[in-house]
Amino acid sequence: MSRKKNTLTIRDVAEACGVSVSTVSRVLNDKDDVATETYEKVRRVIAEMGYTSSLAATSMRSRRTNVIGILVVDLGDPFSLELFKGIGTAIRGTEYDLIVYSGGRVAATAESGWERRHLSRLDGSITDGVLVVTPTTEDLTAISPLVAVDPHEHNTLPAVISANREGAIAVMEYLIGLGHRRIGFITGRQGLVSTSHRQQGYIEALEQAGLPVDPALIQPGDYTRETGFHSAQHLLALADPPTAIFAANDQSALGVIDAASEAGLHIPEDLSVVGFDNIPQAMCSVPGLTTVDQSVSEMGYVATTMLIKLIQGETLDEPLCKIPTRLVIRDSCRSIK
Amino acid sequence: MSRKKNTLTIRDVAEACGVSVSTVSRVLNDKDDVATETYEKVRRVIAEMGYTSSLAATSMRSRRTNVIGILVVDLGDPFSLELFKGIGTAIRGTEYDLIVYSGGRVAATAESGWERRHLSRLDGSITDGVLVVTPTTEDLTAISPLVAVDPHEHNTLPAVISANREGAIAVMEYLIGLGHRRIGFITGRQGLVSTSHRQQGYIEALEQAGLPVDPALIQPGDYTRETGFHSAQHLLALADPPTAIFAANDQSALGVIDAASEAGLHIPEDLSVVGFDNIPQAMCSVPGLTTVDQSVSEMGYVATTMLIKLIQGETLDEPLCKIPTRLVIRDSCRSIK
DNA sequence: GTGAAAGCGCTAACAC
DNA sequence: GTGTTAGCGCTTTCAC
Repeated sequence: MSRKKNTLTIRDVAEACGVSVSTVSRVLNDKDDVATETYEKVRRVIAEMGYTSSLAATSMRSRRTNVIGILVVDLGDPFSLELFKGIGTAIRGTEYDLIVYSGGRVAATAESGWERRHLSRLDGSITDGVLVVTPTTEDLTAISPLVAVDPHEHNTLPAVISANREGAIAVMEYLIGLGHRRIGFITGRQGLVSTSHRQQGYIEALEQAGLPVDPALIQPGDYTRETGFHSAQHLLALADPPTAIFAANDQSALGVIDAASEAGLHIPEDLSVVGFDNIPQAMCSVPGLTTVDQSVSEMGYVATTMLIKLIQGETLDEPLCKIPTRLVIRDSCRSIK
Repeated sequence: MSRKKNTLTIRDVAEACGVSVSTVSRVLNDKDDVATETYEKVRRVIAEMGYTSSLAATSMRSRRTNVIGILVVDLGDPFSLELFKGIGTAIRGTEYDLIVYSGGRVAATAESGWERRHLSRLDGSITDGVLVVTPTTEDLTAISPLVAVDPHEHNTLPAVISANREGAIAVMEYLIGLGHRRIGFITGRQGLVSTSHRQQGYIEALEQAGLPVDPALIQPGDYTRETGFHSAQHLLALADPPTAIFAANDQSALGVIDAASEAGLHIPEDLSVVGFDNIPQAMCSVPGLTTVDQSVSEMGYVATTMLIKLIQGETLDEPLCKIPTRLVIRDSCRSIK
């Protein structure tokens, strides 16, 4: 019927107050050159009308929106969800709002830099700064501050990572200490720094212990249960199969357990299984599994803190922040001494 | 040095192509009145430059953004997180992107309709439609489609709810069947439809069984562990304490267990405890607890599906969608027959 | 202290 | 088919 949009605009407020839009804008942004009287009147009318400025319009015109963006491939992915907890905590009580941006069309964008697409949609307009979760591209240029969580291998951006290498070494020292000599490894998703650091730790620990690095024992993974399953089947089918398998994350570890149980093996009696874990105690209901707790929510917390610092013009004393991991042993792995 | 913002705009693309901005805009929006030749050239340049239109600008000018908004009080809240799983699944493979909007300043906004503020920031500009999670205000007017998840009591909007009443009745029938006559109840957060429906089920089941409804047995809760703890202490300190406590959600149930263990009671031997649960199996590691699984992620899935229908102009056959719940008994509650 | 006017990046008439 | 032009709602000079 009417072509009028029933959204309240700054004009509506201005007219209701009998002042100009610029005055209302000044009030909105708490500029100090507004008469107290005018200021209060405008504030009152704003409250009465329930007006809120449109994010889109504000974004276009001003540099500052007080909104932090979080870019994730897939809302609902356990890693992201755990991260949100820490991010939520970090944001609570600050003046920032939060926007999590995630795309449908995963298939279409998965390979071709979703983060770049998403970034350019938000950066420089809607958000004051951006947190990118597990980006797969190495070159991400933003005009506003950016912090990466578990970034690409060749990352040069401010970032937060887990102590992946150290965690992997702890796992290996534990297994080697129990007498294991042939330890299988299932890698993470290619391109991520977490993946290469974990593998590095695996190899370093072997070398440190004077054990051979057998390429056949290193199978590719991508942080999914299915791939973990197939890689584990591969490992278990070897002529000289490993006595322990170290999976780069919780999902792959579950895949390993699937494969083991299909092969009639019991955990941890017949096969020792260790996996990195995104969520504290998420894997505690899986009997026999040993895990490395990554404190993912802390990564989220720290990353957000870093980003806020950057947005506020401060410099980071340490652009690459490493969050400690912790080996969690519930049922001890098999000793084969 | 330069005052130029290094963001790529539609103008840059237009100049690089030697066409006007409107032509580029037409290509971007796949209008059919562009010469194939021009179309392809522009597409190629766009791909080469890695241009993506700014969400803010697009939002301001056009009705359609292909973005769905999700409004939550607090990112990181377990209910929201579980919801995200379903939403993520629903969105996957569609043409829609997702924006989750959440505010810092919770304290400031908690009482005074955060959802209205957030809504007006996004609605009518950035998003094509919005999902509001547990709104506390009854009147939410949006110019674009809106679906509420676990809405306010006096809700008239399209919404998704759990079968709260039925779930509560199932709990009560189970407990009454075991011989319980005095069953405590800890309510949910006031104002939500889930809260009143659960309480309704509690009362109905008592009446159905011909048992008295003792107001002293109904204690207020707000879905937090702390309040659950205090309310449970209250119940346990009664002259004639309940033999079973039914808590309106998982957190309150944990509070009940805290109170019970502080009172030296064992679950379920000394006290039967049942709680609604947001996350499948989240409470499975809590021994003795019986839960009602709410299928929260399914709520997210269904709500998203409904919203997409609305955005696409379809009408819903059922504006209020009720998701079944399921009583999950691990350790049987105490029988006091 | 306040208003008028320009313009952010984009889309949608309307010309040609 | 394509360019020109007028805004969307807001912030920000620059006058007064």
